[in-house]
Amino acid sequence: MRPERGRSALGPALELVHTGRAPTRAVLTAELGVTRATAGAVAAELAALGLITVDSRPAAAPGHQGRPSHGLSVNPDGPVVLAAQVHADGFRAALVGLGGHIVATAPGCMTVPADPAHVLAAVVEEGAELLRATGRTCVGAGLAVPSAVAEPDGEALNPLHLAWPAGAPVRRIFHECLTGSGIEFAAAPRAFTGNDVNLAALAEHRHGAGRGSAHLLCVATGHRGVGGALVLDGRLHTGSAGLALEVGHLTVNPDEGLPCHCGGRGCLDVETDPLALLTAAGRAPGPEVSLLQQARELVRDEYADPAVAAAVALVVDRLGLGLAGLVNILNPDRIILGGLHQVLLAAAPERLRAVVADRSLWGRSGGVPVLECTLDHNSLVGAAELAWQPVLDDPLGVLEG
Amino acid sequence: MRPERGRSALGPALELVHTGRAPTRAVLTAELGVTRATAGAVAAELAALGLITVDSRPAAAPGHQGRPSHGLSVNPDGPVVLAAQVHADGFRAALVGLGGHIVATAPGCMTVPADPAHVLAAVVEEGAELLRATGRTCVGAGLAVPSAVAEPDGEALNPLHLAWPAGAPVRRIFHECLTGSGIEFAAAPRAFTGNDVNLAALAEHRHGAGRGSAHLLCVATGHRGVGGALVLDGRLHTGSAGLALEVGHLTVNPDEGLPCHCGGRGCLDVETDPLALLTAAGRAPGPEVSLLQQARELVRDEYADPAVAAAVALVVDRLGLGLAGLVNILNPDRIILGGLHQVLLAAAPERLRAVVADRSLWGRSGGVPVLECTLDHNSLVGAAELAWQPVLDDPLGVLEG
DNA sequence: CGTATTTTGTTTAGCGTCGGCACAAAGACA
DNA sequence: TGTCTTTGTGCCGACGCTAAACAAAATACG
Repeated sequence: MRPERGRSALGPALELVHTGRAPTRAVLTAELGVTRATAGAVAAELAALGLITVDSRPAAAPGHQGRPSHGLSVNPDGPVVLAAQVHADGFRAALVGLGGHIVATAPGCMTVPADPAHVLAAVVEEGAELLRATGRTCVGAGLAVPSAVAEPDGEALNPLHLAWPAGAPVRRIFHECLTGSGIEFAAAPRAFTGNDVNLAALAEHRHGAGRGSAHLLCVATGHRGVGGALVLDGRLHTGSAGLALEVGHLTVNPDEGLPCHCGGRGCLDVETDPLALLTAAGRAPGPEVSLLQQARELVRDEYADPAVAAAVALVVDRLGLGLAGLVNILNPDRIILGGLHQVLLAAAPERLRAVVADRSLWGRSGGVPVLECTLDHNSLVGAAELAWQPVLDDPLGVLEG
Repeated sequence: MRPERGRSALGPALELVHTGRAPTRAVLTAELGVTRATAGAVAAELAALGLITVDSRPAAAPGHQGRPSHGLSVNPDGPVVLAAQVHADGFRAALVGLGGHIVATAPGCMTVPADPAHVLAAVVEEGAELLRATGRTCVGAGLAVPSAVAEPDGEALNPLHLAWPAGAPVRRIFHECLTGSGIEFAAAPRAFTGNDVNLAALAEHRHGAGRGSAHLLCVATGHRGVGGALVLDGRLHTGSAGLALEVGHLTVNPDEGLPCHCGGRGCLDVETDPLALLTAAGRAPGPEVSLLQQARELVRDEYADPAVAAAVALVVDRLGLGLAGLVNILNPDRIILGGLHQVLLAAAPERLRAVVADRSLWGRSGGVPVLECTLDHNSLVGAAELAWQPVLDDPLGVLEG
């Protein structure tokens, strides 16, 4: 007779194990603020659901007297979610377990047709193949797209780099593909969609450089354009209509800025993206590889060239000004940079941090740490987080109710 | 034998009555999502604590069959909090009951010495006098200051208009004045401090134009400088160090902007404050009354003058550009304007709303409503909200535990 | 005018979740 | 080997709620 205790503490406990903050039952007890009896029952319940594993043999910690605690970990053979990412160059599908662990990856595809229904059907087909091959059970699906996403149908509001129609109800289409795919879900099929930078921020918050942050700001450049994301107290802040953190049009070069399609001049978007760096360095962009790739290689291979270093310094100054503006508005406790911005930070960390500190108003918040992303495929893992969320909120409700 | 039920639903229930969202026990039942039995017990408990009153005679609603429900309201003779506001021209103290009702107001003072300890001692003295005169019991105290406020001692980080030392631990001083004042508190004396615009936003969210908003942005100009505030899901967002929404240094006039002390040019601060309007209208500011007062009277009395109308249009355009920038970052579902910005909105509502819509990225969020503040003394009421919060979170814990 | 219907409030019984406590287990330290 | 410290488990009760039945107060309808 399984203990029926701990229903309401079940979700928080699973989240603690999922994010690696509860390596043993003892710290689980402390983190939950409950008695050992409750924590033990909760862990047993989660283990019975197949979500976590409790070590049979306790691991003795050195320099620690008293009875050693049994280790807790995410069940490596447990259920998975289907995670996918669509970007300008193609798409990628994977199965992701708890803990943000990528279990299996599909080869993906390098061309994205204009019709979202065809792309998502292909994504789901690859996911179904992965599920067949691995025999895992699936509890949900998440999709990252390079666009702001609105309620209630997951409309992609500005899929500028995909040649998709603006406003395409991506989540609804994704959901329809899933129901028609023959994939068996543990519960009803749940489809989620989010902006890629938002999801990258969520993944970094749970498993990467953003761990423990209460006010996490993430800014990233992909191939063109700048995206931002804010994770407040562990929850993604997408604004009232999914349009928050559209930070690309902060003015960062008022004097001699390039014109921007938004009508302004000197926007963060056109001043700090890969094309801006290449132009500043006097390089003409080639057609072979992506602009991001060209810019990344320029910094990696030719930073010794004074013209390249000057271009990096220029773009870093613009980026710093934009980040300082965001610091004044959002007052984050940590900033994480991805894409080209991550490359720029790696190339000139002191300069970027100094600009952010100098141009944000109060020195105290100017001391905000600016870090690089540390997670591979963070948008993909973030899409998985979205799909895991109902399980984290109410494990019993999803897997049994 | 009082029913001991409803302890955990007590706080949410009190908040519903406090904000006017639960006029009867029937809607309280629906809003809480509990059974009638629980709602009835909770209401009885709150009434026994002296916080709310239950009408003895039910009020029959027209065109509504079935047994009429008993009305719920905040107890007008219940406990109060001491609320105070300090600004450039003096301070004000008041007693505020639940529901944001101002019970009594002190005459206040029109000069603010440089020493915060003396000001707060005077504030507390006036509060003690009010409590003596009214015989009310006091459950806490809140203070609004024109500065960002940090943890853990309520440090005023930038009290630019008070000639106070930056970083003065205002909440700690306030707390010491309260403990030394002889005021008897229902629980241990609790002192809270917040930024005036933040608190105005909180008050408007609970009792004014911001009711029901989940992503409320508030922007206001006082005598000099611009302040912003964000209320997310009913909670004030002050950032990781109390420095969020320092929106005064968004660039809104890149081409020919005035220099700003922040080092930039054309900041919202110097382009949309009272002095900016007076200057744009070609008026030299006089020394008699405050700049805000002069600007307000200019718009009220001389809007027929084409030069004044042109100045209003100019400043409205700058303000609209700044608000559009904030919309792109925060994606609020409502914007509330106070101070001079409220006057500008009243003078040229179509123009301001059009600029916000045009310059924010996606038309859908460009349709965000822009409204005026509707509450008198909203900073004062917001300071009271801060002091009420522990009671709203756990009524029993504060008043009995 | 009396009865049915609708909606609200109260009483009682019971259930689920968690805390408190006692006890057992497993290693560290002397 | 014995004591101390920390961890895990079983049992009981408290607490906070739901469910269900009953009572009350109005409208709707014949």
